[in-house]
Amino acid sequence: MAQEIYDPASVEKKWQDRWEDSGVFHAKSDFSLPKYYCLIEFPYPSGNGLHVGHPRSNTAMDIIARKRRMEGYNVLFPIGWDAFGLPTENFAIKNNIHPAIVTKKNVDHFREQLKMLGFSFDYTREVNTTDPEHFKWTQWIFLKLFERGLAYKTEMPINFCTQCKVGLANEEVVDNHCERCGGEVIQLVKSQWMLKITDYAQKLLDGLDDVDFIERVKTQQRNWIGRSEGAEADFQLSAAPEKLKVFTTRPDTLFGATYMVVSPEHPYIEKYADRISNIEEVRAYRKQAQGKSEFERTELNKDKTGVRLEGFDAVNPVTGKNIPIFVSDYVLMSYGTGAIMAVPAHDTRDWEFATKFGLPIIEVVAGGEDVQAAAYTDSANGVLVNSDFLNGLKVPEAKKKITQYLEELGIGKKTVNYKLRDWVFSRQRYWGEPIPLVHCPKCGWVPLPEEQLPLKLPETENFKPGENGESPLAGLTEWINTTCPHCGGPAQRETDTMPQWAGSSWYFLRYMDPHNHEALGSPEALAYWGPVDWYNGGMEHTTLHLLYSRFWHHFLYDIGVVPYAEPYAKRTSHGMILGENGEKMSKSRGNVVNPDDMVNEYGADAFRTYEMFMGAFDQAIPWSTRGVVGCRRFLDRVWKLQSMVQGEHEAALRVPLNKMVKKVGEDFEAMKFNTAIAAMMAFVNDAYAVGHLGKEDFKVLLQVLNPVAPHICEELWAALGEKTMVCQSKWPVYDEAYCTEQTREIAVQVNGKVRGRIEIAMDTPEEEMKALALSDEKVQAFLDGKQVVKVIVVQGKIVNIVVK
RNA sequence: GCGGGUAUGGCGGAACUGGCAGACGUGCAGGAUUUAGGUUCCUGUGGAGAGAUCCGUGUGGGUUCGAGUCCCACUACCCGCACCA
Repeated sequence: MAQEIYDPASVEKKWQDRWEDSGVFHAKSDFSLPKYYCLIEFPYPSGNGLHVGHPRSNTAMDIIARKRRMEGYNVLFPIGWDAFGLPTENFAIKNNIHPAIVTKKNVDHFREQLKMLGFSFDYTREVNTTDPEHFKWTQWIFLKLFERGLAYKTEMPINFCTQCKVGLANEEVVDNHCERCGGEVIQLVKSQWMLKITDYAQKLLDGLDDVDFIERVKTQQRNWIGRSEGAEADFQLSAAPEKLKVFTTRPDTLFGATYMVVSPEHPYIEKYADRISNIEEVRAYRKQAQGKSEFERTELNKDKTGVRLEGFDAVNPVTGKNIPIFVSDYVLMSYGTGAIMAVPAHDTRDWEFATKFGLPIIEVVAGGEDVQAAAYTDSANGVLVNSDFLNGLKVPEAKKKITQYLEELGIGKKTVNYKLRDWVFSRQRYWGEPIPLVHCPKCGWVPLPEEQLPLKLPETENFKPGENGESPLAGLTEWINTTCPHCGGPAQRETDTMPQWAGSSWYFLRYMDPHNHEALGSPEALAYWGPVDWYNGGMEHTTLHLLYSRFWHHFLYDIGVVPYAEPYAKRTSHGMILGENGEKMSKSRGNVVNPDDMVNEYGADAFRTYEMFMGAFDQAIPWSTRGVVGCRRFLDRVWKLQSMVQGEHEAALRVPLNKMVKKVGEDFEAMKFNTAIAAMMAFVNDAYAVGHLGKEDFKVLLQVLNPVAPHICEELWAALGEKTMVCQSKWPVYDEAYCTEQTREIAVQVNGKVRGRIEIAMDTPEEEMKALALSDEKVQAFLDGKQVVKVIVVQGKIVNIVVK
C-alpha cells in the first residue's frame, strides 16, 4: 500500500521521470499500426511563462491522447515553440540581448513548466520555428509559393510612428498613437511581399464541407472568406471617356441607383483631378480619411460623411439619367471595385447617406414600408416596380434578368466577390525568417537555390528597425550585398522577414518527421500521420492561423508534397479562463493566476482536474481557487479508497461502476470533461456509502481517472502490485447490461404537475404503467371529481394524466 | 452598425432527440471525531409557507398533455469585425 497521506510533491516528480525514462509517450515510426494524431496549438514562449489558459487545451488533448494509447493507437502528441515574434524582439532591443538567447531561456522555462504538469508529449519531436533546421523548410515553402506566382510585391501601407521612426504592428497602435512613446502614427506606404491567398478562396470554402470542425468555427471561416454573388456594372462617366465599374449584390435595384460613391483612394480622382472643380476639398477629405485606420474609419463613422465630386457625374446605364458621384470613406478600396452604385431605397447605409445629403430615394422593390422612412432591404420577397422591363418580377428573377441584360450590352457581368484579402507577408523586423530572395538589377527578384537554405539571420548587435520603417536587416550591407544566383552579377538580399504566422502555418507537418534533412517530411511519414485527427485551440485563432495554415496545406497538396488537401480532420475550441473577478486575466488587472503556485500548493493532478472540471469546455469561465481545493479533496478521497479495498468485485457497485465507465468514455469524446469528472466523483461517493470496494473496481476507476490525474493513478496502480503502468493498460470496457438500474421511480403528473411517484421496472409495459399511476393514492386525490380526458405514458419515464 | 455566442440557487455549473429543474463541486448551517483550530466523516441546503401547497431557468407572448429545451418579439452581457455594397 502507498503512503497513508497523499503527497503530490513526492508522487508527481517520480512518475514524470519514469514516463520520460521509459519513453512510453514516444510516437512509434511503425506505419503498420493504427495511428492517432492529437494536436494543440504550440505555445508562444513568452517571458511571463505558462498561463492557466495553456493547461486547459493541453490537459484536454492529453486526456484524448492518453485514452487513445489505452485504446491501442500509435499516438502522436507533440509539442513545439512558436518562437519568432514581437515581444521577444522588443525585449531584446530594450535589454540589449540577442533574441535567440531570450527565446532559449523562455523555451526552457516553458518546457519545465509543461513537464511539471505531466503532459504526455513526445519531447523527442520538439520543433522550434526559430531553429534554422526548421525555418529552412519555411523558406522552402515560400520559394515554392514564389515559383508558382503566389508571392508578389505591392505597395501597402504600414503603421509608422513619427516619433520612434519605426513601423508598428496594429497591436502597438492605440487611438492612432504609438503605444510606447505616444507619438502620432501615420500610414506609410511601402513595397511589401504579399501571398495570394485569394486564389484559394473557393478551395478554402469548399474544404470546410469535408471536415469535422465545430459549427462556430466553420461559420467564422466562411464569413471571413465572405463569398458573395452579384454583378459588376459599368457606369459611363459624363466628363471623361471612361466607365466606373461597381460591384453589387443587388443588380436588380439598378433602376433605383440615384448616385454613386467612390472610395477616397479611388484612382479616378487623381486621374481626372483637372475635371473635378472642388478637387482641393476632395483631397482634404481623403487626407482626413487616411489619418484613420481602416477600423476607425469604418467604426467611428456612424454619421456618414462625404464630398461630392463637382462637375464629374456618371450615367445610370438603364435609366440614362445623370447621377452625382460622391467620395465617402464608408466605401473601401480593398473590397469590390472601390466604387458602389447607391440605392438608398434598399440599402441602409445608402439610405442614411442620401437622407443626410438630400438625394432622391426611389422605390424599385415593393413590399416594404415607405422607403422615404427607412430602407427596404428584404431581397427574398419583394417585387420590382419603377423598373421598366423588370416590373412585376421577384427579386431573384430580376437579378438574373438584369445581369443578362448587362452582359448582352457588354457593360456588366455576373461576378463572385470575396471579402478575403491577400496576405501581407512582409515584416520590417529582425526576429523572423529571412525571405530567401535576392534582387538583381538585371534579373529582378531571384529565389535562392534550395541548397543555400536555410538563409540564416545575420549576426548583429542592433535589432532596431531602420529609421524609415525599414527592416533592421537593411543596415547590414555585408549581409545584403551578394551575387545573383541567376547571372552571378552583384545583387542585394531582401531585408524584410516573414510574419510569425509563417512558421505556424505548417509546424504540425514537421512533427511527423522532425529530423528529416532531405525534405520537410518523408512522403511515408506525411501519408501515415496526416491529416491531424484532432486539433484543439483558441477561438482567437479561428480565422487567421486556421485559414493561413489551411491555405499553405492546400498549396502543398497542389504541388504534391502532402497527399491530402485539408490538414485538420477535426477542430475544436476551448473557452477562455477569466480572472477570479470575471474579467480577462491580465497583469494590469492584477488577477493573473500562476500555474506554478497551484501545482506547489495542490499538486499537478488537482490543478489538471480543476481545469477540466471548472465548467463547459467551450465556455469562458472565471477562475476559482476554491474549485481547485474541491478537486484536491476528491483526489484525497480517491487516495483513501486504497484502504477500503475488499475482495475483487463489490456487487453493490456493479451498476454504478459500469454506468460511470460508460459515461466517462462518452463524455471525454464529447469534451464534456466536467460531467465525466462529476461521474467519477459520484462513483467515489457511492463507494464511500457502501464502505468498501473490490480491487478490480478500484483498478477500473484508476484507469478512467488516469487521463485526467495521471500521477496519483500511477502511484495507486503500482501500490496494488501492478508491474506495468496504468497508462499502458487497456481502456476498460463496460457491460451494457449493467448500465441501467433494474427499477426506477418515475413521476406521475396530473395536468403537467407532479402529483405522485411510482416504482416500476424499466420494462413495465405502458398499459401497466398507466394502471399503476391511476391507482396511486396521492394521484387519486387529484382525480377526485374530475374527468380523465387522456393519459400520456412514456415508457420508463413518465405518466401524465389529463383531467377536466 | 454587422456577425457569432451566452443568460439556470450565494457562486461554478448539470439536465440525452420536449418528459421528476438544480447532478457534481463550492459556499453556508448543524452534528461526530479533536484539548482547540485545521483536517476528515455524516446530515441538511432554490424561494415563500406551520402545513397541505404555491412560486421558480433574463423579460413578454405563443405552440404542447407537458417547455430551461421549440417558435415570435425584446433586454442585458461577452467575443469578433474589414460600414463588405
